[in-house]
Amino acid sequence: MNDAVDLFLAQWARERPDLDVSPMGVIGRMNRLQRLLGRGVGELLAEYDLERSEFDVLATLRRSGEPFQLTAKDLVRMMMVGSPAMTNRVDRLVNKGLVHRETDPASRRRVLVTLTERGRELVDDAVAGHVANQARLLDGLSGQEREQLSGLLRTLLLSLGDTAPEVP
Amino acid sequence: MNDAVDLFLAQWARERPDLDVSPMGVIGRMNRLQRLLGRGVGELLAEYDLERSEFDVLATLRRSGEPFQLTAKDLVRMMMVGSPAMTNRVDRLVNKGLVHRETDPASRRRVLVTLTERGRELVDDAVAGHVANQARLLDGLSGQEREQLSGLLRTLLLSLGDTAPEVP
DNA sequence: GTCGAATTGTTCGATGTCGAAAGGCGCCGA
DNA sequence: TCGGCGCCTTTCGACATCGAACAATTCGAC
Repeated sequence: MNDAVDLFLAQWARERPDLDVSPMGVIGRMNRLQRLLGRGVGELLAEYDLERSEFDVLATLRRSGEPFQLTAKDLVRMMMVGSPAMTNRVDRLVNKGLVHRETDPASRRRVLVTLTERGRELVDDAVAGHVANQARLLDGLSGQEREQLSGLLRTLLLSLGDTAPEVP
Repeated sequence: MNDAVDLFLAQWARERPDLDVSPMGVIGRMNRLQRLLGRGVGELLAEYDLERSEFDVLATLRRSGEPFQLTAKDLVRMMMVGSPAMTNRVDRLVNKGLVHRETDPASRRRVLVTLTERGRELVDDAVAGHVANQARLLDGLSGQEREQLSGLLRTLLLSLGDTAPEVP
């Protein structure tokens, strides 16, 4: 059985035999997986009335621990988005009553984002369903394969300079 | 050295020790890689004045072989996008003079998209730089690791039902 | 002290995608 | 041959993201 990328590689081999297109085998598959997995994750989160982008913010706050509070800049640094996107996400979450926004008394140009009680309850609920769903999506791999995959992705990330940010 | 996902996993382990969040090690890393690799690919393609979405269309037509022609539906099926997005992409490429759009004489509800001579020249040029750039982005992995990674991603894709589409 | 530079967030304009609905077109049965 | 139904594509409205420009605030140098 072939996947879609096998076909692409075969077509390139026929049309441009001078090129070594094997890197596309990795990057192309990552692209397609991103779409498929993203769809699967999104459908699960929809059960909690959450977009993935919203869940990411809630989860980042939740796992930062008590008092579930970070500055907007911290959130921007931890997720890989620009600051305008973060303004937008926090706006939506404030409207939903899941987070609270306030200016930092210690420095009025900073904005503190805090989980509300409802936000904490929702994310604690959703994250359980989320990881179970993720495990289901990865069912096609054995435990050992998942570990191997995770390790390879980790090596690649580090080689691209994606090191852990400082925890505030 | 830890990557960003190591930190996330450690935070979850502290905050929610009841959950097995190891699936996030795979999916979370895939997310971040998607962004990093996407940036790297986009910067290279910008040298050819191409967006990634535009390049994808050109490349799909190119590797389909002579006469470098596919219906809009074929393009939609091969890439994982909706049909409105494809209309938009083809519009842009027509304006750039890289593809030609015509109604299929055999069935006037179909649209045939064809590479122009300029489009073929550009994509043949760009794809060489593109694969070289992809290889550079994957430099952090050995040849054996790349193969291993590709294989694992392939297994996962197949388990999610992403089989090769029929070639027209 | 005060002005200039750096930091932090938000606003703005443009762009790209999606779902839903609309518009043309072909196929088939009465 | 005339409807009706399904297929293919486009249009429309909504929305999320990005880069650039813009405000507000802090901090340091003189």
